Amino acid sequence: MSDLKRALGEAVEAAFAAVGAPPELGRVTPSDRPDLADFQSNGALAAAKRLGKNPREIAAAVVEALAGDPRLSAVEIAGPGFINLKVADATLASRADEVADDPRAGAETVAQPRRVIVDYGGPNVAKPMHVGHLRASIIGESVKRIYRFRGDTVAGDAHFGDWGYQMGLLIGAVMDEDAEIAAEVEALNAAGGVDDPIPAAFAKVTLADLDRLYPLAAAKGKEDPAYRDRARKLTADLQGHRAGCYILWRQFRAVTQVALERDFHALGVDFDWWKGESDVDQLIEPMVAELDAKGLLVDDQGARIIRVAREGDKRELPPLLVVSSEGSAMYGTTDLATILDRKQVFDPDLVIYCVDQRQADHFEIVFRAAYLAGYAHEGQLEHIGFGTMNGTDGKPFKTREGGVLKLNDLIEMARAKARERLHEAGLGEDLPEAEFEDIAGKVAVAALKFADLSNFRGTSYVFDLDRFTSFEGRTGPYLLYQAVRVKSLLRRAEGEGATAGPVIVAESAERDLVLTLDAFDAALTEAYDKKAPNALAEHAYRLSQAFSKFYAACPILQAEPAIRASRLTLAGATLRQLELALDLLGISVPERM
RNA sequence: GCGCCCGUAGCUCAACCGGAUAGAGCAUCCGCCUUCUAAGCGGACGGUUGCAGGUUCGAGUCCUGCCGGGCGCGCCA
Repeated sequence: MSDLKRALGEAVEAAFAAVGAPPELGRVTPSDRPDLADFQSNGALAAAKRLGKNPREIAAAVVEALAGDPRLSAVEIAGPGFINLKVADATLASRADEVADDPRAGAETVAQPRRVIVDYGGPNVAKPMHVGHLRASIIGESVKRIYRFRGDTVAGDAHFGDWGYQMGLLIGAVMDEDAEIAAEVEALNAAGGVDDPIPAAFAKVTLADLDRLYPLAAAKGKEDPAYRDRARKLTADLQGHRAGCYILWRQFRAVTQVALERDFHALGVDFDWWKGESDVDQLIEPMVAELDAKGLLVDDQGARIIRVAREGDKRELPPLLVVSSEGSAMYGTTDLATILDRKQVFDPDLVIYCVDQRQADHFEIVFRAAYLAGYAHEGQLEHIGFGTMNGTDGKPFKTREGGVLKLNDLIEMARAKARERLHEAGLGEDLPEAEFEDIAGKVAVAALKFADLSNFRGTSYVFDLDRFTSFEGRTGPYLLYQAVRVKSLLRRAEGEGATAGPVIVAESAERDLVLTLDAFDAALTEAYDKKAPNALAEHAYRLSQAFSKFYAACPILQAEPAIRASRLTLAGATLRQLELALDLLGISVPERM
C-alpha cells in the first residue's frame, strides 16, 4: 500500500527512464496549482538541461508514455515543461477506502527498523523545571513517538542532571540551615551505608527548600572561595559514596522526581528511562584510563583534554575537557561516558539529543571525541537543536517580574486560560466537574504543544498564551474542536443506525479531503527524516481544514444512503488520521467539548 | 574578533533535492446559522521575500559582500 504521490512517482519515473532521462527526475509532488492538477512533475526541465534537449519535447514523450494509465484522468504539459497529473475520481475513492481500512491511516513503516535513543527533557535535581524545559520535552516527546510509530525500537531518556557541583552546593546549604540534618549527615558519613533508609531528619527536605536554597548557594559559591571549596569537597564526598551525603542526595532526587513526574505528566510526556549523570559515575574512571591508553588525552594547562579540531574546520573548535585541573569530571566527560554506557546497554543505531541549539558546539565536541574513542561512528549521534521561547518583546521569556517562569506555573496559566475560554464559549457547562477539568487540561496542553510544534524547531518563537489558546485559526484548540466535531457526528450517525460504506468521490471538497488524507505518509516521513514535527503539525492542520470545508459543503446524515455511507467513511478516516497525527505530536483529544 | 542561526503581508509563521500566480492564521472589512458542534465556512484587503551584486532558461531557496537581530566561543551545565 502506497500513497498516490509515491505510486504516481513510480509511474512517472518509469516514463522518464523510457525516454532516456534519469528516472529520479520523475519525482512527483503535490501540485502548486490545485486549480490545474492534483500532482505535478518538474523533472522534464532538469532532464532537458542534462540531456541538452527541449523540455517540452521530453515532457511530451513522458505524457505519451503515461497516457494509458487508468489512474489518471488527465496528463498535460504546462508552461515551460511542467507535467500536470489529475487523478481519476475512482482512484481517489479506492485510495480513500484503503486509508479508511488501515489502522495506521495510510502511514507506512520504515523498511529497516533501527534502535534509537531520544535524549530529551533534561531535568535537573533540585531545580524545578522552567519554560526552558518546555521545548525540549515537547519536541523530544514528539520525535520519540514519530520514530516509534515508524517502526523503530525507541527509548526515551530524561537524562537527569543529578551529579554535579550543584549537588555539593545543596548538601552544604541544607546542612547549614538545619543542624539536625548536619549532625545526621556526619553520623552517617561515619557509620552508615548508602542503601540505608532515608532518616526522618532528611525526609523533611522539600523541593521548595531546594528551590529556595539553590540560587543563594550558587551565588555564594561564586563570591566566596571557601564556600565553593567546601561545596566541591561535598560533591567529591557524594561522588565517593560517603553515606551521609549520598543518602541526603537520594532524598533530593526523590522529592525532585515527584515534582518532575507531575509536570511531565501534565504535559503528556513520559520516559522509558530516568537515567542520570549518576548512573555513569562508575564508568568515568575506567573510561579516562582507556582514553589515556588510546593516547587521546593531552595535558594542557593542568587539565586533561581531547583535541577534536579537524583539518578544514572554519574555526578552531575547543577541545573536550575530560578531567579538570582539579581532577574532576566535567559535563562533557559525563556525556561521553553516557555514550559509552548506551553503547553497552542498548547498542543504538542512532542517538538523538533534543537540546537547546546553544549547546551545538558542546555536542559537536563530545561527538567528535566519541568518534575518536570508538564509542560511536560518524553520524550515529545527532543533536537536534531548538530555538528559544521568547516573550512578546522578542526576548527570552521571563515573568513580569523578570524571573524565570516555572513550568508548573506555565501549565497552570494555560489551564486557567483554557477554562476561561471554555466558559466564554458556553461550553461544557453541563458536564461533570471532573470531565470539564479533563477537557480544560487537554485544551491547555494542545494549545501549548501545537503552538510549539507548528514552528520549525530550529527557530525561536514568540510565546503568546492568548494567541495559543484562541479557539480560532491555526491553534491546538481548533484541532481538538475539529476532531470532537467528527466524534459527535459519528455518535449521531450510530444513533441513527447509519453505517459507513465505500467512498464515492464527486464534490471538490471530497477530492480535496481525500488528497489530504493521502498526504499523511509524506508528512510523517518528512517529520521523521528531518526530526521536525512541524511537518506533521502542518498536516494535522491541513486535514482539519479540509475536513471543515467538506463538513460545510457536504451534508452527511441527510444525504442519500450511498452518499451518506461514503461520507461517513471519509469522516471516520479523517478522525482516525487526525487523532493519530495529534497523538504523534503528544496531543490527546477529548470525547466532547 | 571568529563561528553558527535568522531576516518573507501590520503581527505570528509556511513554502517538499532551484520551477508556474510566494501560501496560512491573526488583525481589518463583506457575506453565510428553520440543516450534522458558527470554537465553523466563503470572499476582500494586504508582498521590491533586509540591501546590493552574481550563477541559471528560471532564485525566498545556491554563491559573494553589506546592513540588522539572536546565540556560542575550555576548567558551570
